[in-house]
Amino acid sequence: MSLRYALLGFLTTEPSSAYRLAQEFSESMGWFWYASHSQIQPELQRLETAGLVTSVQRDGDGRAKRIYSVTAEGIAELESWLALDTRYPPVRDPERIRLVFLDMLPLDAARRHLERHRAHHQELLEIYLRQSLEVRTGVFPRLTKRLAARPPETHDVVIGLKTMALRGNVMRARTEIEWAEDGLMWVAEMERAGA
Amino acid sequence: MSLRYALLGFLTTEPSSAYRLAQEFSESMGWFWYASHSQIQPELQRLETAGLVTSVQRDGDGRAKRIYSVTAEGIAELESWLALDTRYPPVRDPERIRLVFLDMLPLDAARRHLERHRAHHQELLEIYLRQSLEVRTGVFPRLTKRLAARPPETHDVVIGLKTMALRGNVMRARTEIEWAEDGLMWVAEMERAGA
DNA sequence: GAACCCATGTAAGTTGTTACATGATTGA
DNA sequence: TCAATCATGTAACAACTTACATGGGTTC
Repeated sequence: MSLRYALLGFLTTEPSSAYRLAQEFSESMGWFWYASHSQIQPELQRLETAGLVTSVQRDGDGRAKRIYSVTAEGIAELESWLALDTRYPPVRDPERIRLVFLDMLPLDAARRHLERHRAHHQELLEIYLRQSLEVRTGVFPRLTKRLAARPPETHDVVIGLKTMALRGNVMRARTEIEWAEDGLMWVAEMERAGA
Repeated sequence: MSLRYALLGFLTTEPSSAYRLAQEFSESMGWFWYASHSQIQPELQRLETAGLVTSVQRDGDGRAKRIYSVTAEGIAELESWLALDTRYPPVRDPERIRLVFLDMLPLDAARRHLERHRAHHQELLEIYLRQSLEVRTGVFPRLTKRLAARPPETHDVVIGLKTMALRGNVMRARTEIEWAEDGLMWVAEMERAGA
């Protein structure tokens, strides 16, 4: 149930439309918590029913646009969630569970999987590093907006927490890459030994 | 949809009951892919309907027990899944998404969360290290059973893959602990600067 | 006989995915 | 004019969680 709070949190930075939110959840936000358009849409409606957000229709420029804003109750709800202990979901790792049974296929299959794993996390790493650079140089759009929305004395904390969250992603991606490379070395050794 | 294949994979090691499988998925297996009893139960029934497993009722000793075994079709199905490219699910990180919005609460909340995060992964790390030791010393029960079920020339691969999967978990846990500790240092610095 | 483990199963609800449906605007 | 993007919404399904329901066996 983090989606509802991710939406509330987002809306404390700036009011936004469902479409725009879906875009953000496929981009920057999505690197911490992804959600699709068809999940965001009904959730916003539920939040409005619950009185945690309000919306206004803006159709002056032809395109109909519904802009959602967080209410005072919404902020209170978000803050009490923020204080709660995180409930860690159980581990579900689609790559490692495959690996455990990959002794049923020739070693080559394991190498292919590890190469893909490395490539996947390499891609993620590049995105995270680009974002980190944007945060450091102050051109990350979501961050500058949030700074504008939060009191100046909190700016160090706003930047620090964002940096920390991103560094976590960078560290995780690097660990996965390192792990895949260890694995590839092991595969190479096994093949040398087997030949 | 990894659950169905995790079940098939497990059953290639040895035939088992739903109850026993649920236990394993809460223990060793669960550190790669967790599933609850109430999810395993109907999935086994579906697998049987699909002809990928068969079951026999054993109620000689009073307690009724239904033992599931994988069929030849089940093995074929598992092998073709093993060869498929892994579809990585989108990122959903309940701790980091919280952190991003934690600038709305006093810094102390961030420290509490990071301490819990460290403790959580510390616990996982201890479990993983204990399992690694069991694998190295050859007393890990699932592994010895699997070795017995697989041809001798594959034993190095069986052990190697299991070790690799476990090392991935160890590395991940260590990374999360390191990250939390970095974060705690930052929090301490901020508080010193703020005071 | 109470508490706990073994053992099977069901049901209701939440969360998330994939696909469908519609229509206006912008730019090549 | 065709494709892409902006924009809102729905529906069917799959995956997962929490809670319920039942009963035998073991141990204190």
